[in-house]
Amino acid sequence: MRRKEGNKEQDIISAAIEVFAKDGYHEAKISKIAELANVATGSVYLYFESKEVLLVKIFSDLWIKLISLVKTINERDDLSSTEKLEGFIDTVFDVFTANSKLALLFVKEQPHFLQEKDNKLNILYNNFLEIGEKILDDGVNNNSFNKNLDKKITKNFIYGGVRHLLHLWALSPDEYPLNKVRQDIKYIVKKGITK
Amino acid sequence: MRRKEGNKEQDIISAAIEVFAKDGYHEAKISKIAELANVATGSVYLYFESKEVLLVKIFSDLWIKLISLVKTINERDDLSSTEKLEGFIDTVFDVFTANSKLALLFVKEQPHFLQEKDNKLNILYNNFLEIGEKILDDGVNNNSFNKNLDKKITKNFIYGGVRHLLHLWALSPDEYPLNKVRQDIKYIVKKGITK
DNA sequence: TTTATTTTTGAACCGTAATTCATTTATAAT
DNA sequence: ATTATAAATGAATTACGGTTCAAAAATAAA
Repeated sequence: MRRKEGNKEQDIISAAIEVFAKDGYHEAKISKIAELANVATGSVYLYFESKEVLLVKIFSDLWIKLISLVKTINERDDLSSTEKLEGFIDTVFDVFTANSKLALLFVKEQPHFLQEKDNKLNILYNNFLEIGEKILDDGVNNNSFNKNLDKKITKNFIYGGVRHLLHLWALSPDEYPLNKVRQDIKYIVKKGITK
Repeated sequence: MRRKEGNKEQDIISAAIEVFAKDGYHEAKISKIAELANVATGSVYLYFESKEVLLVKIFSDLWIKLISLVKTINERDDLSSTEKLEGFIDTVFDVFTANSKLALLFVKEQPHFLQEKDNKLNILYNNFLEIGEKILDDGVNNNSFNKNLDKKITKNFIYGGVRHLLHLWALSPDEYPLNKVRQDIKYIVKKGITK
């Protein structure tokens, strides 16, 4: 018997993130991913049944990680609502800061998934947003946040703004220093929604 | 001689907006666009030299319209900085409210263009954002807006938030009534950035 | 009516790249 | 060593859909 050497699956995933991010999912070629991962074209299919499955794997890993992180924050009872909200925003920045290619891929391709309500990715994505909404909810209930703002709208406004800035940062890190970006966003959000 | 009947070019554009919005640019088929426009597949190529040119035409028409509208607002000297900013946001909502398919197309495909800095579309897009930045600039200078916020960041945060909510609205208009969306966004922005 | 010219058609063409699979390679077991 | 089996290869296959183009249709001019 022969056993697998190295971690080809991970190599392929990393390569795919890079190529998908640069070229966009549809223009990305499996052969290029394989080359970057140092495997043969056909090997990609030993680990992923199709190009699409590979993309979905990347996204679902990402969501699972994000969900776990923000869940932890939300469960901490030493944090105020405002601090939880800041922590939520920080988490997103932290995860993507660690991998700008993933950030790029995320902003470019995620919009295409929002359409079909009940695919795996949308379910995860909604789990994630629900936690954000819970934080906003509690903040309203304990009188920290403004009651008159719709929570779904507020949460998605923040989400969209954060996502767009991550995109710009991923394209030109120097023009959008993440520290300043985070700081400004948190300032606007806090000032904009607290009473 | 034979003369053209109807306005096939416009029919094709409208059909393309719809099909691109629903299926995404890459999955959209010329044959489907042609069918929806009531022309033969080949006819699309009498009006547009390629699928990509057709997409670019749609986007550039959109940007040209938006630029003209926000320019007008910015030139009015009876408006305060805050009112101009509100007017800017309103303009975007107005244009997309009139055509939710276009909104959907815009949010799905625009991210793919940001990469290549100097294509036609990015130049238009930057013209548009520059006007937004000018409004923010003036607001800072006349002491309406907070000096400590970076203008590029602020403008893009707002832009991203607005875009994402337009996306959600285009997918489920009932869940995201645009009036409430506009109202909340303008509230957060005003409160978030004014001194 | 006939002819010339422009518009339109849609099936065939063709390039591309995802996917497959016969073959080769590497290792574990005997 | 030899064999069996799993892993890996990459050229061949195949599907797909954008684009082309020869033929048809429509109208204006003669």
